[in-house]
Amino acid sequence: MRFSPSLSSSHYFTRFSSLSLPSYTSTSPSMASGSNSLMWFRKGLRIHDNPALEYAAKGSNYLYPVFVIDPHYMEPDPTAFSPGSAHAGLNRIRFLLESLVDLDYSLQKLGSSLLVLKGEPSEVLIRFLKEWDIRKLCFEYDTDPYYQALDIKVKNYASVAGIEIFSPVSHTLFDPADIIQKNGGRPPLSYQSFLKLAGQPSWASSPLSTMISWLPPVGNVGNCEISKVPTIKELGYEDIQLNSVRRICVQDELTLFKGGESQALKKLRESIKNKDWVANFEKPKGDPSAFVTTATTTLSPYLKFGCLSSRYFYQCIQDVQKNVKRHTLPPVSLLGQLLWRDFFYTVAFGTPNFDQMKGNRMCKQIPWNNDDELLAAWRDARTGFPWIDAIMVQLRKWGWMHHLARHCVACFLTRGDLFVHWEKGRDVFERLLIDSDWAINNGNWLWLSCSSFFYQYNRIYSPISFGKKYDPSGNYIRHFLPVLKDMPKEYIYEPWSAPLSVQTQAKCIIGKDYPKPVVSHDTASKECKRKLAEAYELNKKLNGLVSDEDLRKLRRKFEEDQSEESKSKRQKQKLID
DNA sequence: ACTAAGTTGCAAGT
DNA sequence: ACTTGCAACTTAGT
Repeated sequence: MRFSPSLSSSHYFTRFSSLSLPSYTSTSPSMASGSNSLMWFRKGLRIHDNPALEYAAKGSNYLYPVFVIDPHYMEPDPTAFSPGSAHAGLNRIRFLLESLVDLDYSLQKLGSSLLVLKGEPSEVLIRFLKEWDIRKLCFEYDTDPYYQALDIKVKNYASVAGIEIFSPVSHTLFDPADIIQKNGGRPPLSYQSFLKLAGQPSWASSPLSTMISWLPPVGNVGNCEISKVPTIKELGYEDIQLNSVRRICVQDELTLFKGGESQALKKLRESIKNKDWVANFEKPKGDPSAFVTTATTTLSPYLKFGCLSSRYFYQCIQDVQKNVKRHTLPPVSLLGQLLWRDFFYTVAFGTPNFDQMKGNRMCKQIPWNNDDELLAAWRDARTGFPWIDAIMVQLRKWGWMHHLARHCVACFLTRGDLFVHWEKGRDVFERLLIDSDWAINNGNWLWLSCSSFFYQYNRIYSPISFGKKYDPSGNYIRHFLPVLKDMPKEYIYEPWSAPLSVQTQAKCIIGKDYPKPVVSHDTASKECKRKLAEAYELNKKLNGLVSDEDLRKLRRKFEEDQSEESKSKRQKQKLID
């Protein structure tokens, strides 16, 4: 990789926000040059455009590059519904390990290496800050609540111990705290207002970061349990789990998401090679059913872990746009996608309880149902709607699917058909997506469930016709649901409507080889619209202050309505009989 | 009270 | 490929 060396990166040192914690800034007393530094990697698993690493290296005799294996994130959980830990599916854990191996390799080329530690990160960090007599602690600033809580502990210790802290904002294009401050202390709630506030990034036309050519050596680690990057097996995941994932994945499909900065940069270069494609990118026009070559860059997992700098990506796109006559604009353009990411980061950072319905001031209070069977059918790709199930299989196998495909299944689970709580779907995505990102994932579930941002609950993605528009012959379904591979295209989106002779011919009997639909889309979607109308009305009446009791009451009413309806249906049926 | 705008719905018409 | 009717939401701004 080649990056233009920057003469000064002083802007990193001044981009502190008054809204952030006091310890966000340096707390160092006078300190001698030539001391020990610790670079704590969490996200930002890269060498390029990594201001924390750059600063850690500067003027240090010894540099300890550390990654902490956090049991909260990495410990195997055999009770989870898919292989992996309590919070992460195996696909993402593997991606992370691959990224760490790549990072270690890059560090080694620079005369350093990655030290992998294990345990509760703040405890481990504090222990080694003492043990190695660290005078300078550097890590990328993180807005996720989990890291906010963790960082407070570490920062508190460090400031008491007189250790200098450098924690720059480099995961996003903008500092979410800056944007919130500009907006008078509240995050902007629409993309357009976000764009206006954000404007051009300060670094948009200046060289980003040094091409690091050398790092200080790793100091004496003493007799601490330092390990190399563990393998999946060493983390305690069984071969069977590994194999079961490998077996259902064609090799090419897996390597689509091999972790690491090297992969990220390689992919980035491939993506921007086609200048017309970059310039004319329109997200909603992409084909969600494309799986041989995907409709998007598929760089999201690399952005999630910071294997790719969003700012470097931004500059690369900008370069392409400068050299073409016309190009698309946000929200649909490729740059627009990066800005969406920042938008959600900003709203999430400025909204307490962003990841839940209760206590979330921007979330409509809706009496979603608690139907675990419907949830499981959706999660396990047996809703009986091939378009929905195929997407869920792609999620399980690849850990990635097209944005519009995500829309379809999220809408289906919540406001479209099943009326299951968006938090349940969020959890499934959070676990299975390689690119699952706390702010973006929650933001999109709020969006798709019409709980926030977007409120036109009449616009429901059809589980039958939406996919058909892109893929009339159902190749995507045939690929991910091989049981339907011989179903004629007339019936592939609604196999329950195929005559039994056709089902027999296709070797797929509905109700036996592939499930019957869990709901009728027509009735279910109408019911969902009605329920949302009532829930909206309640939110309006109570000015958003809907209590648990209010929700219980409305939920009971929905249940009564439903049993009332089925009763009258039965009576009508009797009359006909 | 009213208007305008809001990332990407569907079905039917041209 | 583009328009339209559908039934109609919210928030922000005047």
